[in-house]
Amino acid sequence: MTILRNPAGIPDATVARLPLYLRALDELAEQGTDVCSSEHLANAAGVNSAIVRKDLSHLGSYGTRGVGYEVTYLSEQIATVVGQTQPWHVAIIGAGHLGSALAAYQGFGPRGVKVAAVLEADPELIGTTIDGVVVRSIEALTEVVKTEDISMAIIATPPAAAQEIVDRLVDAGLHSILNFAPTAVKVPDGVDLRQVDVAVELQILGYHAHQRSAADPTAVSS
Amino acid sequence: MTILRNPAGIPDATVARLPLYLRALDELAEQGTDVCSSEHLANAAGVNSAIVRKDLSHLGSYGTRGVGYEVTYLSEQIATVVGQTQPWHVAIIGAGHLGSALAAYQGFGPRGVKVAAVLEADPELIGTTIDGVVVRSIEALTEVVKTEDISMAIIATPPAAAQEIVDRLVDAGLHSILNFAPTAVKVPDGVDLRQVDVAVELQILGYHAHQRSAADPTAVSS
DNA sequence: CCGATTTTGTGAACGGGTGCACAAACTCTT
DNA sequence: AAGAGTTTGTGCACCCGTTCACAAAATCGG
Repeated sequence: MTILRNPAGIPDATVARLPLYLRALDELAEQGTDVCSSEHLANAAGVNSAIVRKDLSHLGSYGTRGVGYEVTYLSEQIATVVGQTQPWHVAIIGAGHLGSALAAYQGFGPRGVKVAAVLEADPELIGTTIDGVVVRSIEALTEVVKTEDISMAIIATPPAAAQEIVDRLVDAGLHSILNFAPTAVKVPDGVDLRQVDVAVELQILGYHAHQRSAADPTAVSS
Repeated sequence: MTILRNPAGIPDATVARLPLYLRALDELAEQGTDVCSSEHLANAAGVNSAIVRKDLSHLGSYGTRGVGYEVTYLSEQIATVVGQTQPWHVAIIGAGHLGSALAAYQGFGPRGVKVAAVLEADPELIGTTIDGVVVRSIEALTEVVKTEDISMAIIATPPAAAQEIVDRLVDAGLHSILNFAPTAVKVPDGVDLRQVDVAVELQILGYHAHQRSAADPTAVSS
C-alpha cells in the first residue's frame, strides 16, 4: 500500500508500457468493458499479467482485490501520470514523404498529440498545405514554437541535416525530440531524444531470419 | 580469445546495436577513415566504448590491440553476421500515407533492404504506381511472396486490419514482421514481430516533459 | 632491443527488469 | 455470517545488460 505517491520514481520500462495500457484500455472501453483484471489487460496490451500489476502498483493502488481495475478510472489515472491531460503540440521538421505522412496521420489525436506546425527548408514546399497545416520555413522555428506553444518536435529530414536541426530545436527551447533520420545525433543534458529507424528494425529482423535459415532443416544435409 | 565462433549466441541487446555500427562504419568509410578505435566508433554510433568492444567480441576478435578496427573489414564481418550479404525483399502492406512514404523511402537500399511489393485492400489504389512499384491486391499475397521471393513484411494498415493481415502473412510463410499499426497483435511461436508506434514514442517523451515541468524552477513557488 | 604508449578483450561487480508464488483483501453464495 | 472463489499487490530469486578496471598485445621511438 503506497500511501505516499511516488511522482518521479517510475522505472523507464514501466513508463514505456503505460501508453500500451492506455491504448488497450481504450479498446476495452469501446467494447463496453468497464472492469478488467490484470490478466485481461495484459492480454489486450500484449504483456505479462504480473508486469501489469507491478507497473500499476508504481502509480498507486488503483485496483480492487477480487475484482480488478475500473477501465475508465484507470485510464484517467495513467493519462494524468503521463501528462496527457491536454494535448502536446508537436512540430514536424521536414515535409518530404515521411513528414507529410506523419502530418496527415489520423492516429495522433486520440493519443493526445496535435500536429501544430510543419517546417521545411526547401522553398518549393513552403506554403503548401498538408492536412490543413501550412508548411512554413524552418527559419520561423523559434517564432512558431512560441506562437503555437510547441513542446515537442519530430525530425523527418535527410540524415545529413539532422544534427543541425537538433541544435536549432534545442536553441528554440525544446526538450523532447523524436528523430526519424537514420543517424546518431548529440543532445545536451536535459534534452530527451528518442530514435526510430525503420531500416534498423528490418536489419534486426534480418539477423533472426538469417539465424533461422542457418538452422533450417529444409537445407541440404550430408 | 574466442577460438570457436559463437553463431547463435549473440545477446539481443548486441544484435540491436549491430545495425548502428554498420551505419557508423559507413559514415567513417565515407570520411576516408580506414582504421578506428572502439572509442571512435562508439562516438559515431552514439554508445559507450566498452559496449562496442564487448559487442564486437561476441562476433570474434576482429580488432588489433594498440591499433583498433579496420573499417571496411569490420563492416563486412558485421554485415555477414546480420545476413546482409544480399538484400532482403520486403512487402509493404497498405498504400496509405505511411505505406506510400515507406515505399518511396530512399534509405532502404544502402541498408540491404529492397521494397519488392506494395499490397492494398482498397480497389481505388490497386494498380497505381509508387516509386516504380505497382500496387497490387492483398489477395495476391501468397503469389507475390513466391514470385518476388519476399521474406519480410511491413504492416502500414489501420489498426483494425492488423491482426488479420498478420495471420495472412504467417499463412503465406513469412516469419519476420514489422508492425506500424498501433495495436497489439498475436503471432505464433517462431514468428518474429517488431512494433513501431509513433504515438507511443511521443507519449513516452510526454511523460518526461511532464516530470520536468513538475520540477520546473520557473514555476510559481510559495 | 627495450621501455613507453595505445587499445583491445574480458573478468567482475553492479543495477534493473521479469516472472513466480503467495498472503491479503474483496465478492458472492448459501 | 462464514466459507469458497477470485484477483490484487509484493517479496524474492533469477537473469540480462552495462560499466569499470586491468592484463594482454600491438606499435613506436630511441
